[in-house]
This record gives sequence, C-alpha cells and structure tokens, in this order.
Amino acid sequence: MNFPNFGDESDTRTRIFLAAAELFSNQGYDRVSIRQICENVGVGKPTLYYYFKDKETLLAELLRFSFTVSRGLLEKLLEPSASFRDRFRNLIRFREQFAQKYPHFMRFFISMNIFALPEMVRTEMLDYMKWAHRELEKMFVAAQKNGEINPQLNPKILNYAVIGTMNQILIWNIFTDRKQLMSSYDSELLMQFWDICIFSQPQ
Amino acid sequence: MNFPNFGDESDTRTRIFLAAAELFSNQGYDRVSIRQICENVGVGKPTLYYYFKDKETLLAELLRFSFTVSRGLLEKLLEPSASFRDRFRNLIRFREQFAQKYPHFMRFFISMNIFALPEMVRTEMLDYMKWAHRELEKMFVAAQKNGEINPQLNPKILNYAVIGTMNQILIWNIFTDRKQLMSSYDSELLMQFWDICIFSQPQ
Amino acid sequence: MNFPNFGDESDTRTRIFLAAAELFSNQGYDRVSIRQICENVGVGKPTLYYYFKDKETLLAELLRFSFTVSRGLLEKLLEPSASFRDRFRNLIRFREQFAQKYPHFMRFFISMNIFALPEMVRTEMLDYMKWAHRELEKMFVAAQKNGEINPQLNPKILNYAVIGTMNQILIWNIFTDRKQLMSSYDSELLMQFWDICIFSQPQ
Amino acid sequence: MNFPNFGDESDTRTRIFLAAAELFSNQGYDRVSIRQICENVGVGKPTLYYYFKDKETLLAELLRFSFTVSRGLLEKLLEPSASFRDRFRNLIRFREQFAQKYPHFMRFFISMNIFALPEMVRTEMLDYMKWAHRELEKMFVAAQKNGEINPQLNPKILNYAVIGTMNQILIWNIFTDRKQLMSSYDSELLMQFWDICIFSQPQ
DNA sequence: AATGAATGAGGATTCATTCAT
DNA sequence: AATGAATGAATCCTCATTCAT
Repeated sequence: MNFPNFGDESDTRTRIFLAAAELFSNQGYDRVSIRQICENVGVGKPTLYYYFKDKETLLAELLRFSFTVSRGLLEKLLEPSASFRDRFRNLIRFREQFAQKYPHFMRFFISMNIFALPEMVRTEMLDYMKWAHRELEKMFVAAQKNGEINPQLNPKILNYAVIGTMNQILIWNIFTDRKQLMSSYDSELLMQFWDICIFSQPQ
Repeated sequence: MNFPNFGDESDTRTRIFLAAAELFSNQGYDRVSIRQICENVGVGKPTLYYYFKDKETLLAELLRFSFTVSRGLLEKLLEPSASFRDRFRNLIRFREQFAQKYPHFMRFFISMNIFALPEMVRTEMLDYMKWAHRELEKMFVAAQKNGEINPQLNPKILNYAVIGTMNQILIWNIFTDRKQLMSSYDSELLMQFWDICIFSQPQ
Repeated sequence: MNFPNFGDESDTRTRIFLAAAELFSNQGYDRVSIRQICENVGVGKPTLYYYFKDKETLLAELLRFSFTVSRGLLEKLLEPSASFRDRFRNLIRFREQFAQKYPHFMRFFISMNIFALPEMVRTEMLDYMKWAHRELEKMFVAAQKNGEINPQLNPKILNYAVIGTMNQILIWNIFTDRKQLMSSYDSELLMQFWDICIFSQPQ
Repeated sequence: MNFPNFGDESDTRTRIFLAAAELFSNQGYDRVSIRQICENVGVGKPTLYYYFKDKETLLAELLRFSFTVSRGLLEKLLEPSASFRDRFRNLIRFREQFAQKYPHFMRFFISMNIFALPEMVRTEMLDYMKWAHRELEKMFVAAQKNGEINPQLNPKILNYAVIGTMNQILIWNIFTDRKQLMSSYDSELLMQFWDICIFSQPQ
C-alpha cells in the first residue's frame, strides 16, 4: 500500500502545508491563526500568502490532498479484482496505515466538521463524501448479490456501521490522546468483529 | 421516555441557551460570535454576560446540560430491570427521540465530538465520554455473560460499533441536511441490523 | 485636634463612601469600577446610584470631604493665636494625625493625580489647593516680618519645601507600603529638621 | 549635560512613544485609550500592537526610558569627582533641564501614580525609586562626614526634603499649567534656599 | 522568494448607567 | 431603600490580508 508523498519536505511550501495540517488538526481551522502557522514554520506572513491565496485556499488544498489520497485508494478497493473479503480488509488496513503514516492528516480529516467550514470548501468536501458513500454502498450491494456477505443485512446500515465504527475508534483515540490513532491490533480486532457479523452466513 | 425541559422558553437565559446551541451546532463554536447570538435572541451583549460569565462558560453550560440529559437516560438504561435487548432498543430509541425533540441539541452534541474545543470544556466532555464508554462496555460484557448476545464479539469493538453506527447516521443526516436527524424508520432498520449481528447466536 | 466624623458607619451611604475611598486610594479612580465598589459593600448597583448621582459625583463628594476637613484645620492654624512655631508644629501634627486616623483618605488625597480627574472635580480641587497654597505663603511671609523665622529664605520656596517634604514622606511610605503613613517619630524628626533650617536665626 | 535621544523622531515607533508619553501625562494611563494614541499618531491600532505587545508594555517601556535617562544622570552625579555642592547644584539643574527638554516626560514621570499602575509596571518602578532613594541618602551621609553640609540634619529627612521640594515645584507648575515646569530662575531660588538651610555651618 | 510595516474589520469583554418593580 | 435585568458605548486586542521593497 503506497501513499503519495508531499514534495520536498525542506521546501517552504511543504513546510507550511505540514504545519497547517498539524495545527488545524490540533486546534481546529478557526482557532489557528496565520501568525501561528508562520511562527511554526519560521517565515513571515507574506511568504505564506506567496504560496497560498488565502487561509481558505490553504485549507482547501489540505482537504484536496486528503481526498486525492483517499479517493485513489478507494478506487483500487472498488476494483473487483480480489475477493470482497480481501478488499474489505484493505479498507480497514488502509485507514490504519494512513493514520499511522499521517496522523495529523487523519486527525485533520476526522475532526473536520463540515459545518464549520467555509462555504467553498464545504461543497467540495461534501461532494467527495457523497461519492465515497455511494461507491461503498454499491460495493456492499454487489457483495451481497455475490453471496460474499450476509444478504439479510441492510446495505445502507451496513455502510454506516462499517465506516462509523472505524471513525468511532479514531475519534476515541484522538480524544483520549493515544499515540496510535489506530493500531494494527485494533484493525485485527475489527476484522474479527466483522467476520463474525457479516461474513458468517446465516443458517 | 421523558426528556428534561429547559426552563421557561420565553425566559431570556433560556433563549440565549437555545440560540447558542443552534448556532454552535451549525457553524462551530469559534465561528459564532457573541454578537450573532445576541442578535438572534434580540438582546444586547451585556445581557448575555449577565447570564454567562463568558463564551466558554456558555459552551460549558450547554455541554453540561447535554450531559445531564444523556447521563440520566443512560443510567436508566443500565438498570438491568428489563431484558438486555429491550434496553438496547431503548438506547437506540432514546437517540432517535432526542434527535427528534431537540434536533439542535443533537447536532450540537454530535458536532462537539468533532470540534476543537477550548481546553477547559474538553476535559469536562472527556470525563463524561469516558464514563459513558465504560458503563456501556460493562453492559455489553454482562449481556455476554448472561448469554443474551453473541459472546464471541469483542465487547470493546462492539461498543465502538454500536455507538459509531448511530453517530454515523446522525452525522450523515446532518451533513446532507436531512430534516430528520434520525427517523423511526432509521432506528427500526438499525435494530434489525443488530438483531442479526449480535443477538443471533452462533452455531 | 478633632476630626469630623462621617455619619453612622453602618449606614449604607457611608459604607459606600468608605469603600470607594479605600478602593480609589488603592487602585486609582479609573481602575475602580462601580461593580467593584458595590461588591465590596454588598449592595446592588442601583443602590449606589440611589445615593450618588454618578461616579464623578461620588469622587467629588469624597474630595469635598477631604477639603472640608483640611480647610477647617488650616483655618485654625492660620489664626495667629499661638506662636508661629506652635502653629507650624500643628501643621505637621495635623498631617500626621489625619494620616493615622484616615489612612485611606490620606492615600486617596496624596495619590490623586489632578490630571487624571474629570474636569468638574479638577476645578474644585485646584481651587482648594490654590487657596491653601496662598494662605500658607501669607503665613510664612508674616512670620518672617515678625522675625519668627529666618527672613533670608524665599517664602515661595519655603512653602514648596514644607509641603513637599511632608508629601514626599507620605508618598514614600505609601509606595513602600508602610503601615503608618506618617508616624509621630517622623513628625518629630521633621520638626527638628525645620527647627535647624528655618527657626535658627542667621548670624 | 547631555540627554539621550529617542531614535529618529519621524519613525513610527518613536512617534507612538512620544504621543503616549504626552497623553499619559495629561490624562493618566487609564483614561488614555489605544484609539486615542493611534489617532494622535495617525496610524491604525494594529500598528501600535506591531511595536508594543500591549498597553502595559508600552507604559513599561516609557517608564524604562525615563529610568534609564534618570539613572544614567544620577550615576554621574554620584561620582564624587566634583565638590558636593557642585553635584548638588547639578541635581537641581538636571531636573530643570530635563523638564525643559522633555516636558512631557517630566509630567509623565511626576504624575505617574504608582497605585494606578498595573502590577507588573509598579514593581519595576518601585525598584528604581528605592535604588535612587538609597543612593541619594548615601551621598548626603558622605557629605556630612566630609563636613560639606550641616551634620545636624537628619539625612533621611534631608533626602525627603530635597527631592520633595523639587517635586512640589514641578507638581505645582503642572497643576497650574505653567509653560515652564521648572525655570532656571526656579532652580536659582532653590539653590539659594538650600545654601542657607544646609550648606551654612551651624555656630 | 521573502520581508517589515501597515490596515480595516471584527473579536470578546466591561463600563457607567437606567428602567420597571 | 433596594433589586434584577437590560443597554449603548467603549474598552483592549487580534484577525486575515496587503503594499512597497
């Protein structure tokens, strides 16, 4: 599983990007000031404005980065190349590994409240989320048709359950300030849980 | 199922309370200004400060109200008076009905899970969440001992799953601007889902 | 030496009066808020406004009280009944005893910066000070004519010196937070000092 | 006698500095608003905050400037290079000339009511004053040992008298709105006064 | 590619004061 | 004689943003 990289991390633009991700994820978009970001990076404010039109744009670009990574991965998962169970496991593993590699981005993404976002960014985010939601649901429906998972389960609810459970783990670990937002042990337990709930066939 | 009421809803303090809940849940704590709240209520700023020491205190009192309601209910659910399944159903129904009666508070509460909060408020919130988390887990463990639910399921994950799924439904409905944050149809489907997943015994 | 008393000290008006004197002398007129005064007295704000038209009036009445006391005394001193030296000694003793009996008023009076006062009060204060200044100078001139003090000394400067020295002692003791703003020992030393400087005749 | 200069007086920081000194000395620290200062200088509020962390810091820096000037001069006076009488005369002349060159700073310094000052600034001011007080007293004691001034005079009181008299002249001239806070004629009279009082030897 | 200096708009909060009771 | 509730105007300060260099 490969994640895209930012550019050169010694490059000013990238340093601003990363500092913003960290600060936004810790304190929320509104509580972070341009001054704070610049101080963290060690540059003056006009430098930030040289690279990013404004604060919203900076946020938007951060979100777009998350989307790109996330969408890329989801698209791979959706290709019905492997068994559904393998793809499902990958869905979990992906979150685990993204959380481990980019904890700030994970925090940032999870703790992003769509209503606290500037209009322009909100629309973009909502579009992505709707797309992901729809695609996942299609995947579950297909898996039920193929008999790969319990067909009695309502696929909408299943969708909520799968995503919601992962999010709940992440949220909980963010709140309680765990070092690891999602450990490999967590994803192991999660897989076992869904194995019992959805992969075992009813009698 | 009874929900506590605020005081007289024509009372200024209560009006500020409700307006703040609505605005905070829509735009996030930081984006809402004292001026906005006061305009919504139709009072001057000093009036707000007459009732609430400062903005953080207003937020804290809103959260405390939510906690009190929520805790009171959870405590009833935890009493092992009825069958576990009935109590579980009540857990879902409670959320549904709270969401219907006080959609703003539900939004407020849900979005608080997500928002960056001032430190002082966060601690208080964390305490409540830890308590609720712990108690629910105990309930699941007990139910497994009694043979009321599938004992193979990891109770921690089960806890995340049950709460996370409800939250996901709420979040999604908030995001997509549904009128009903959680309909009785939603909770019906949800109950069926868990009936299959956790109440059916393994063979 | 008798000082006028306020009315009944259990009377609300007097309690406000005293609390204001203490607070103003500690923190300065501007830094003290009506709220603070009321809290110290244990009454609501409208009560204060029942007794005093506004904050300025409260200040003005405090100053007027000081003037009345001070002027009454100075007038006694100016009556050429006793020897000049006795009257001079009384001038010092008066300050000492006023400082001991009403330390707050003394602080209040000393630390009052005339430029930091509201216009209306300022004029009143200035008038009093000019009068006192003039009268004292006359007294010194008369004493020189009578041969009671060294006639070589410039009476204007002498006036500044006598008053300025006492003030300096008070200011210093206020600054360094002495319990006694002016002890009887202080006034003894002061008298000895002026005995040498102005009462001893030149050869 | 040389006084330190501020930087370039067309420099924004210096202009804020001078405007603040003038306003503070006229109206007192609390009555002067940031807005007022900025209007006087003709800059926006954020510009002031660009140069000074906050209002207290601005005040503290003004005081520090006064201290530095004052201390530098006092140190020169204390060097027992010249006769005591010459140094004493310089003490007076220094005040006279400082008052003439920087009337606003003189007013500012004199009218600073220590109790109306924020805690942090107060301590700093007190430290300086204690130092100056101590050093001057030492100088008087030494002069008495050397037989340069009347040894019968209590040096503490002498200290109060010398400083207090000068301050009284300044205060009086400030109060009565004289153009010159301390004229060379004033200092001439003052010197004659102390010549008679303390430099003439007792028989 | 980067900066020092500046700005307009708006933030939370507190002030002295008043009304109806 | 006293109060709870309310207000307009002002406070200090910070924000995102920009210009000239």
